Amino acid sequence: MRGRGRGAWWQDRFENMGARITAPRELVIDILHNTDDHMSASDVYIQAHQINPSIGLTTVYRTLEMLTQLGIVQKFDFGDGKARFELVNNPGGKKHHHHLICLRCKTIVDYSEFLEEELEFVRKTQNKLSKKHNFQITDHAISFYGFCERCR
Amino acid sequence: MRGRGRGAWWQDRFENMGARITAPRELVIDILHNTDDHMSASDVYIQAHQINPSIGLTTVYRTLEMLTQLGIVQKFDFGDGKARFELVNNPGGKKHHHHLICLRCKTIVDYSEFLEEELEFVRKTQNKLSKKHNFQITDHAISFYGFCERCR
DNA sequence: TTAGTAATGAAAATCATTTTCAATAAGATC
DNA sequence: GATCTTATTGAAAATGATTTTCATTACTAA
Ligand SMILES: [Mn+2]
Ligand SMILES: [Mn+2]
Ligand SMILES: [Zn+2]
Ligand SMILES: [Zn+2]
Repeated sequence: MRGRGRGAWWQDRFENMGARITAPRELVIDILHNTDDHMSASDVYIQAHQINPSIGLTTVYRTLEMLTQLGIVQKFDFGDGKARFELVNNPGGKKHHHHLICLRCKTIVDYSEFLEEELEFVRKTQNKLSKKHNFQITDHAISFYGFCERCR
Repeated sequence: MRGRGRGAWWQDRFENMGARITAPRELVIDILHNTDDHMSASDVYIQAHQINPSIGLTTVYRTLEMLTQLGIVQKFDFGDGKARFELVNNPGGKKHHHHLICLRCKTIVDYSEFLEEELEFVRKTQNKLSKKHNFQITDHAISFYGFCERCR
């Protein structure tokens, strides 16, 4: 499951932008592909570096930023001081989901058993906002905050 | 409108926690109260410092963190490298709202003309999650990401 | 090849946020 | 009021994530 197969969905977006598909970039995507965690840049770097020690942390940062702009990964701030990343479409992995976040210990709960209302609302709102503010909306995030069992 | 009147809604929360209502803390809240911006810690500090030069940046950070825990302010990361804060209940100011964020220039659009579906969905989801994961949910955030007119 | 440009990594620089620590203010107790 | 105890505060130093710089290397296209 680790190989990329010459036609992964994200490769098109690269080429559309004249961005090259390089080893470091593939590796970063691959690592995100093979995890269910919310990884920080240095989490990714540590794994990448084990596989290919020639990769630099700077490149990981740059790649992550680029992937975010391309809409291939989503960047989150859960309040622990470092940005965290997730692949947006992760076939075989986690689907689109939202978050429940403990304000104290920063525990993150993913949830994706969406209610009918949730899907409906996202669709409509996206539509409305996109027209009204002339935005090209590419993604959304919904988070609930509070205190987990242990922290309340 | 600037005075706090001996019974502002947030004062109770302070006392419930044995936290003292001090001049620096009042000032921070007051500043947030009187703006419609998404202020960073140093934005707040600059204003606070003009009014009362004895206040330190550290205290602003500490106060903002505390207010976040108390649910009096909400902390956001819009992707420009610094946290931004908004009063949750701002009588006479902005009501509860959600955000539309440009991934490139970081422009933020507030919106609050909620759809029926939105209110309904938030209520139900919060309820469901709170039970299922034994969380005490105190707040939520909904953000749409994309590219504004100028950046697409 | 050759020229032109994108991508990369190491090291240095930034800069928001946190930690330390000594001084001060506020509350409670007598 | 005098005294004890603890919360709060601010300055300075430390931290740590992210960015910049810059020289080198890898591609691509002609
Ligand atoms: Mn997640
Ligand atoms: Mn806002
Ligand atoms: Zn917790
Ligand atoms: Zn923009």
